[in-house]
Amino acid sequence: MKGKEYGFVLGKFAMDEIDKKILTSLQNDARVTVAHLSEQVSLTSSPCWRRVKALEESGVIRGYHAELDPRRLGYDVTAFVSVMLENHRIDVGDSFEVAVQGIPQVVACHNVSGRYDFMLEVVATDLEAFGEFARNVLRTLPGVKEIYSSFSLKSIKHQRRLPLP
Amino acid sequence: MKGKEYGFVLGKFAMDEIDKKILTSLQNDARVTVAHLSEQVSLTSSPCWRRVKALEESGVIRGYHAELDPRRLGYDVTAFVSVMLENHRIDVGDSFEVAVQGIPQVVACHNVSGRYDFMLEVVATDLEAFGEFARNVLRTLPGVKEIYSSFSLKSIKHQRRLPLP
DNA sequence: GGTGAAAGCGAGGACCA
DNA sequence: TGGTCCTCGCTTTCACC
Repeated sequence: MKGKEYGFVLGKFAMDEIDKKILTSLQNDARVTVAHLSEQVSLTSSPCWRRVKALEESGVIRGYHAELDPRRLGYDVTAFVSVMLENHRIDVGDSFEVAVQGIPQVVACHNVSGRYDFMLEVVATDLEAFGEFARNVLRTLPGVKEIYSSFSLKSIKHQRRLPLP
Repeated sequence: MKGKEYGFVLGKFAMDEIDKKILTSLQNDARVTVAHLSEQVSLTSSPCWRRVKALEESGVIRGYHAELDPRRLGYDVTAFVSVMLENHRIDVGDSFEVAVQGIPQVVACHNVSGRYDFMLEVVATDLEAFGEFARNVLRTLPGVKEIYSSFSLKSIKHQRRLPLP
């Protein structure tokens, strides 16, 4: 944690404009060199490198990941699956969460408010494979009462860049 | 595009086990060095480097991005917003899509099947800010008839790793 | 497709202002 | 905090298998 005197306090990390620029760059391209990054933010590479490390250690940066193209990997189907559990006992929710963690086709999962309890994002090679997956895997997960599937017809925006105001 | 004689044809790219291992590593950590990557896949760094470049150029790897922690950036609210348009004329859908692209709070958006037309993932500093955003931005987008918001209470899985079978 | 070597550059640390 | 310098290791490319 840094002890800057200036800069916005966003959440738990005191960030200035330079940090925001760094984060913007790293969201766009996680493999930029510190040398290039330091040019963009008008610093020399050492302080720039130290800021990156501080952002990593503070947890602002959770990690760096390659973004793959699902279709080129053979995943022609992306589905958003809303799941309703039978009851709201803690252990039912917990075992559902644990089970979901272990299913690679589920690429994202949130516990949500509203009519359903969980929102899953699922990939599958095709509709048939998704159907089997829904029937044989999702519906058999602990406590599942109802599921509603909605298919992605087109991905309008998939870069998950957080805005840095 | 490579012309390998063996390996699975997944989608449009002929991949072998080594490519899959490379992609798995890069999904986990986009900043691994080629030197380290080549150790993991039992190659020397040159062919490993060429494979990575081929995967990038073929479009299997779309990019490398830093994953940031929304809460540490002050985004305490993540919402899934389902949007229904007034009609299904192409131009209405198109202008909605264009509008959405320009809104940084919308971190992801899909055109979907089912009761609603679009599924958005939105970040906001708090519920009040989200409410204002929904009222002043989302509801005023071209052609919007109805929106339904569901809030993420807990992120169960956010690493968006695609499985490499 | 793979290997090994070589040049050049960046990461990361020590130290000063 | 930012800047300079320095060194080791990696990246990248080459010629060759």
